[in-house]
Amino acid sequence: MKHGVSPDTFPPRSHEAKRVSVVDAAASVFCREGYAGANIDLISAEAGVSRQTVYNHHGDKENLFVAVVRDLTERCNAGIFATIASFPDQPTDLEADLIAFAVRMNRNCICNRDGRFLRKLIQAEGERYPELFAEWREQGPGRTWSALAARFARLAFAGHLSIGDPDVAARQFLALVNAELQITFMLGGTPTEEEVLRSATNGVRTFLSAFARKKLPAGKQAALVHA
Amino acid sequence: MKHGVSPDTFPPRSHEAKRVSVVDAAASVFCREGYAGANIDLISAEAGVSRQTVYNHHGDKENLFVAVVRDLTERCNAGIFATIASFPDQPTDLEADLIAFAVRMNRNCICNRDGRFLRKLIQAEGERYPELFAEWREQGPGRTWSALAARFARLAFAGHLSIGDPDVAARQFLALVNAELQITFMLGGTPTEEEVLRSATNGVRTFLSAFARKKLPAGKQAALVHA
DNA sequence: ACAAATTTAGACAGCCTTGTCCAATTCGTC
DNA sequence: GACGAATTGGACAAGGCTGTCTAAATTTGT
Repeated sequence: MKHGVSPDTFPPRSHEAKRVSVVDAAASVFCREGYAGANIDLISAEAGVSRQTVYNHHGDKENLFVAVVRDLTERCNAGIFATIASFPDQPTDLEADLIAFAVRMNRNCICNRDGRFLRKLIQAEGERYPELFAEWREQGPGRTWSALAARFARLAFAGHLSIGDPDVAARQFLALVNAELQITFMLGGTPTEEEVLRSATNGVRTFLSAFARKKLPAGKQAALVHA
Repeated sequence: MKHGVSPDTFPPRSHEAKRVSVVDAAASVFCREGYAGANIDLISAEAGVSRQTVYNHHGDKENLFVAVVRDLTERCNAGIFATIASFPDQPTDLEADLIAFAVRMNRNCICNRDGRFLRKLIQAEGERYPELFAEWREQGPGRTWSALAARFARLAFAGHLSIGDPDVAARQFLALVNAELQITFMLGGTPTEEEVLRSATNGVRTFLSAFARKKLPAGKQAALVHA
């Protein structure tokens, strides 16, 4: 009874298959136990591989950790940009299209295994590896936000939205769409499909209430804060 | 050169003063190093106390950890409810009052030492202590949100806001007001006063754009999702 | 100033973990 | 089927950490 690992026997796998198997198991164990609490025996057991193989592939624990984070970062970024590519640039039903986009974003990038693991590792060990996570920060959130901001700017330009600062709008969009999932994330859980949909629906509706093109009641909200 | 500890000598302190000194140091070390990575020698050194004293007061490491979490939970909850008590029930300038409230909330509950530490411990070790964190969850976010929701409902009832579901509005308010601080939180940092103000300002403006009482352009947004 | 309680430093056993080494076995490939 | 590379399991030393114990020093209450 390890944890929730597959059966007790593993089919034979290639050299490269073992490498990814080790990295996957390591990601899981590092997340569950923390860097210091993760031990190589557990990782190798969970990967269905001998301890020596772990050392053969990755040298030492710190090296393995770095490999895990780079791997997760890469996969997460790929998922994020693939999803952003599906942004509704020419919406037919703006609300429905944005909700569907938000659900895709959540399911493919934020709630999935890689997203949850990467977030937890960053929060837990980010301060210990400044250069590693600075790298992530530039390639991940930095590009994500500006890519998303560009899409919202285009929607605004096309007359679908009324936006002051697209960067602010992009961050607020993500914050709103995840507003109801925070505690679940805190405890490392995975929200149900229904929770994701509800949070996205509520978030997008509020977002559109604020940013849908409309006559403003007073001269209010002329421009949002920039500096 | 330990970390950022006071001078190398400590003035004499009472029995009780040592207990809190130990808990404080333990909170800091648990956050920095994780539960498994935290060692009692480091905690006692940081508390300016001998290792044996730590054991005298708290028995063992796990006990100490629980004491730390309970302590942080208690202080955070106190801060949160004190701050919610200052909610602008009869606003003169709704936007300014809500911004000021959001800044207080951030500064006194979310960005301060206790808030950051508690969040990190929950994220890192929450799954390992289900009952402990279930307790926190009920007393903390559970009550926080419904208390805040009640305040927003009152504002809506008084005609200052147009809100569908006060619980959703309360969560979205917090999400919006923190939207720009997420990465800083991720890496365990403390946002500057200026960042807090900017995030609160942008968040409240968007919140009010969505929920300020106004004529709706179309028959849209009749009711927000509940279930 | 005295007695009790607390704190301290240090030593200590027991345990766990990392990382290395090695001989035997299995795997991929020709 | 045979060869070289990869994998395995097991043993191993070195080091770290927890938690206990002690005797001496210090603090606290009276």
